[in-house]
Amino acid sequence: MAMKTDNAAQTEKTDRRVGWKQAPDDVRANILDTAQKEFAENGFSGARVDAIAARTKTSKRMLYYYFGNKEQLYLEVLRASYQEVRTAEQSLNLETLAPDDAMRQIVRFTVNHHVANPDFIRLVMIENIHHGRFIRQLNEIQELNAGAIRSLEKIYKAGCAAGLFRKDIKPIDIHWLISALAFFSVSNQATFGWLFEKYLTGARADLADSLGEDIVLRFLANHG
Amino acid sequence: MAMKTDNAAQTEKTDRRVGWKQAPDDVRANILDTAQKEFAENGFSGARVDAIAARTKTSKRMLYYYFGNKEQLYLEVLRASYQEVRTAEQSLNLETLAPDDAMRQIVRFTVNHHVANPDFIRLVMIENIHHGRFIRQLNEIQELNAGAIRSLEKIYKAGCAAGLFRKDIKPIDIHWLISALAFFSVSNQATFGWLFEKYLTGARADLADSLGEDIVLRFLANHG
DNA sequence: CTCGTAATGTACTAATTAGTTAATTTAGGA
DNA sequence: TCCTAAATTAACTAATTAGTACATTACGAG
Repeated sequence: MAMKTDNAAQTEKTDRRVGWKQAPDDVRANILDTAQKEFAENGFSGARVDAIAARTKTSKRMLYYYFGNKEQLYLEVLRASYQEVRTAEQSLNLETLAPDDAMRQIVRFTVNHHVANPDFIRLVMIENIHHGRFIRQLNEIQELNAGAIRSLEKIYKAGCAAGLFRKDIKPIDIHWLISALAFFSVSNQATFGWLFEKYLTGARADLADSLGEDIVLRFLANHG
Repeated sequence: MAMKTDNAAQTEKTDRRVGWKQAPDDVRANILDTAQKEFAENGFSGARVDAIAARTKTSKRMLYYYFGNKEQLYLEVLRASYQEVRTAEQSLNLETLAPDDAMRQIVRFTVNHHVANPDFIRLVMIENIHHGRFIRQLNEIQELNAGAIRSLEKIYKAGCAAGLFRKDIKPIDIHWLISALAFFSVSNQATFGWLFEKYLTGARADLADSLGEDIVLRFLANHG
């Protein structure tokens, strides 16, 4: 769970300080980790700086020492969370698969990943509540996501060439669809699950899982 | 915009009080309306009672007089918002249409409706952030939504009988899919729109609009 | 060994915020 | 017309909360 920190201003100093009892790197990571949980659980205004401090190994003073203020701490949490997620995405190896199998794999991976990382989903929800005011300050993130589109495009084009997929779709729309299905299945679990509880037998995630692949592949299929 | 109030304890008293300068019904409605905007914009903890009061025609004291406290006011806002939305849904007349056209109509209506009511979407997002803690206290809402499933089921069964739709789908899954597409297109506009801004030409809503119908009908189609 | 600086703990403050107190006005029925 | 209860106002309070001042400790360079 502890996430590696690589804040530019900090590293070259801390690297030299081997064997300290005072461990700024660990303290920083510990604060970030705790803050992520608090922000994901309660939102930006709902999160309490004191609550974060209380759950860290250190004090509130350190939180301000390392991150300046609540907003900057939140920004660092957001940055770290996105980085973690997109790194995981790149570990997927789809080169050897047939285009339709690869597409299935992407859907399955995305749903599973979202289900396994509800805190990340919650942070994205919170961002949207804030009209993306914070994420807009993190330009690096925009580039991380371009990679996802490129690899999707490769698979889509291969599928078109193989006659498996229809040719009138934009890769971004495929990505949009997969995101919508995977995201919604986690983000709206509380309300949807409760509103329609008598219609839902198993767990909410399963529904979007096998269903998700079906929806995406029928959307892309070259028949009809 | 002003929404009709029908709080049991209040009505029989206020109905008799015709011609007052003091208009408790209007004041109540005015508070609810203002509160909805503030809660939808800032969430439960982000919303400020003082901010609501300031934008009302009346004072903060009245807000407590009519609603007790912040949480109960929020609950009333949530109840009123859901009621408003589901009422609109029932105005749709689909009996005369062919099943596939009716289904298309539902998708189109749902997307348009969500796009036109971002404050409602935001309230649902906020509920989910709170794990549905508040909505769970409003049992009436659960029943409102059962109607949506029933009318969808009718259309689906007609489509199956006419050989248009495959027969292995549960109506709740169709509803889930339509909700996911319509909801996501509004709820994640800020982050998705910004992350992929270079891939997106037109407005975000249009994408899910024609696309939405396509996705749902291909999912249901009886070919392949 | 001692001096300077980064790291840390304790105790505080100023501002905000949900909620209240107590007095005042409005209107309709007796 | 006067009495009662609902409706309203303005000023207040207690608690919470982000952020800080200041003293102290750990370390490593010289």
